[in-house]
Amino acid sequence: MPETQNVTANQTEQRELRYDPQRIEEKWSARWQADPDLYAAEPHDSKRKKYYVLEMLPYPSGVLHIGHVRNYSIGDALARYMWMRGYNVLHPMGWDAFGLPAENAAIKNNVPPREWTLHNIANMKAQMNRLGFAYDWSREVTSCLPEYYRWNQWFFLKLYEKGLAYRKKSKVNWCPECATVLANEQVVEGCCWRHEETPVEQRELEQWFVRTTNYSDELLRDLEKLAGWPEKVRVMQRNWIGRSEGALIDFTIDGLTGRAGDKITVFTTRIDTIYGATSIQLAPEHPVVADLVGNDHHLHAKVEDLVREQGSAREAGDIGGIEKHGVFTHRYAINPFNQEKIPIWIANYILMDYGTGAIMSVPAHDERDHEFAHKYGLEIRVVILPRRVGEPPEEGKEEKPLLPYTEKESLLINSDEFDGLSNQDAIEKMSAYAEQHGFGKKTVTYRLKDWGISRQRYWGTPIPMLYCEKCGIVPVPEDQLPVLLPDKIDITLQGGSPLARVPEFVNATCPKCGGPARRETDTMDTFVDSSWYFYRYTNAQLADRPLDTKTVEYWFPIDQYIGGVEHAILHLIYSRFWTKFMRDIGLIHNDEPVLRLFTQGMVIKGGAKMSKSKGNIVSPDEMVARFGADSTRMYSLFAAPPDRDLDWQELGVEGVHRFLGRVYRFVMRNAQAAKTTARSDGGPLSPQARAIQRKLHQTIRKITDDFQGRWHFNTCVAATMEFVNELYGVESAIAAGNFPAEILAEAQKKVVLLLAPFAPYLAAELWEVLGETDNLLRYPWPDYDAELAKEEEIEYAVQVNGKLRSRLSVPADCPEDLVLERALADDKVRTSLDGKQVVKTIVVPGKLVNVVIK
RNA sequence: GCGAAAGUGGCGGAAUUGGCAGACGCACCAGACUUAGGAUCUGGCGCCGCAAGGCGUGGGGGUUCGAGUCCCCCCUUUCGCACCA
Repeated sequence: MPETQNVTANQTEQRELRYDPQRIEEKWSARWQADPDLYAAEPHDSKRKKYYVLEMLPYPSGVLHIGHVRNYSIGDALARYMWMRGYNVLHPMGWDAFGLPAENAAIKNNVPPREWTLHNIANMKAQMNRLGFAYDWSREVTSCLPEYYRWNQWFFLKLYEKGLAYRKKSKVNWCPECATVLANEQVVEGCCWRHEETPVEQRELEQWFVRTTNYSDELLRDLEKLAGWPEKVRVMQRNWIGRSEGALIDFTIDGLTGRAGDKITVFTTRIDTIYGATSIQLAPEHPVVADLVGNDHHLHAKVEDLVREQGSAREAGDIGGIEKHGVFTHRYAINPFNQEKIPIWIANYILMDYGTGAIMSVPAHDERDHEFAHKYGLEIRVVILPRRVGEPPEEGKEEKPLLPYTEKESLLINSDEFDGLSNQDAIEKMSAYAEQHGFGKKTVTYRLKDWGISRQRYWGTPIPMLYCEKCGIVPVPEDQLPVLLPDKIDITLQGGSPLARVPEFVNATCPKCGGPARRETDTMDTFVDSSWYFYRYTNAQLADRPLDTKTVEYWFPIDQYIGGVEHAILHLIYSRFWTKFMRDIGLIHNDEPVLRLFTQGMVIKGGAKMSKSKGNIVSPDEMVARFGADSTRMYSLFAAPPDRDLDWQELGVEGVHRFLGRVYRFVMRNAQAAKTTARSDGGPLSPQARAIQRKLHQTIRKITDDFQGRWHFNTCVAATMEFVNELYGVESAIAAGNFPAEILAEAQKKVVLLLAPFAPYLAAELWEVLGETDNLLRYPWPDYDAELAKEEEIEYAVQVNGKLRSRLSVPADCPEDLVLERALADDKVRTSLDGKQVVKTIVVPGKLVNVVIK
């Protein structure tokens, strides 16, 4: 019988020592949620230094995916760490809640978009809480609620007032799948960014645009200030803005002089090559083409072909791969510099939406023009040589014109009075010449276009505009905001804006004349919502203004923004624009919203992007159910550095779970020992205790360095593991009462603190087990003592001719010459020397000795 | 085509300034404990070799006492840009 009792006692003990994340995490999750102020930031008059850490807000699709978990785990670790460092941390969360999926769900399941969205939000919020993310929910922002979107409307009115919102009929990108217009930024390789297989069509529509191009130059220039952004993102934005300096030059069409439309204006960055221009090339859709073609049916058909070729290449996303085709118009243009008549062609590689849609073709100095001229037998005339001004040609060196031509070494020829200039000088002089004579001027073009924000969809912010028969376009007066989105509505994906079919919405009164007016039935691009949401977090309850200037001044710029690189252009360029606009209407004072940006890598599985079709989706819920939130989160930080792609392996999560179990069991077994066993007698510590103390301080140093310096959370976790392994090595000494209590107590307490940013639930539980009652997040991050971290013995590597031959353990303060002496006396070293001559010796203090022999 | 990043055991990854390659984890192997349990604890684990030793960071060259790290050439992968005039 006693035996049975023993077994039972043993089992009970086993059960108590089992790490049960579900029990621990549910207990703390409930406590945390019962305390809404737990993660609340202090107001902006706080004495603490502020730290604003932000993860990109999610679209409430229904469930969190594992990429979200990684994103939020990084942000949460940072927020917790900064709290422990004593900062006043702002760490909010919200919902990018407008958008098409809600409408699709409405069609499919017959649920109102609002209901579907709010239901998803509740679900995802519960997931976030289960994962233990420390958000200040009192600042939650939900973009589909009128309290938020009324300010989108307010901003729109301000944009309109400043002439930055305008209505224009133009060719726009149309996704047939979404049944709406897309911004240029939302077209990826000719296809919709949401439907990567669906080619975007071009449609002629009347649309609202926002004048982002007013800020082209500043958006470009200020990229220089963003030192805390990944270079990659800055390059992408720079390319997207696409600034290009050049000149506009008018070529008169021969035979049309004096008539309206007698000119073709070309854009060139290389005015210095204008004497080498041997043709004009027009985009097939250039407005002058119709005139030039006239009644020539044959020519007309050919132009149609060119339009089609360009269109299909564009849809295929491969404009660059198009085979160059063109057609001669039988008309000529006059080069204003030398009065030369050059043929006018229409070519499929000329784009109407860049520059003026017309170029001067210089085959000798442009690769594309060369290809085209070669194909059609057009003249190739060299006007620049690769030689410095004033230098004679090099003997025997063939002076080939360069393709493509760049270089500082450049000398103009065949260019009348400009002969002998360098190309830089020529650009200056020729631009001035053109300007003086009234046929040209310097200019700057951008690839960046104005932002088309109209969407023919229901689930978005209504654009607060009215159309009155008498008064025309009339803005909704501010005091009538918000223009509410009607609730009950029949949604289909056909027939344009769903709101247009809701008479109660459409029919309104003109605020100017009191007569009947129609409401604008398009809604805003959802990127409007995300362009300024992070300002709203600073005071989400504010009822009479979008934000409070003083409060924003305290919190901005965002100290650390974390999200996927896929937003490098869209969201991050729109929100930079929005910030500059808000500044210019005096609402805020900062020029840029984000000080430091971090783009985390993707989570992949089996080397491939996760997708439903591949069936390799990892469910966060399943991970939490099997291993707990702490293990799931910590694994996402441990498996790879945060900027790299992470290949998700469940066995890895299990490994982290096992480690957290080791920590749990150690503390459970030894928390008591730290109180009951004897402290050291004040004399020198035992080597074992000293080793633990040293390793602890080294670990704190390593984790602190890696955390703030490099963001290598994986090595932070690894260092903690190493230290815990060391603790296990002295456990028998602890059990035997041979380990000083104060060292044990310090070790346990600090391990828990070091774990707090990564595994907050376990840290909270063990903090309580250790008898601590303070809020862990307000407890200071542990300091290390450099003296205590110091090694007393150093192991030198001893090399002979760079090859490792032996190791040598010496006291840390051992002088170099003594280290060398002992190295040379080493048995293995002497064997390797074998009577050969020592040529040189190198001692790297604290590291190695290298003996060079011959 | 242009630009950027990356390439290290069976796998994920360490190596911060040119100084002991492979920390930490996974997988695997062995042992201990055990009502056999996918629990826990301990140890081993780059490759070849019985060993001594040799080889080893995509490939080839170079600089250096010493190279994963610096330089040159090449290969592969990922990302971005791509008739932007």
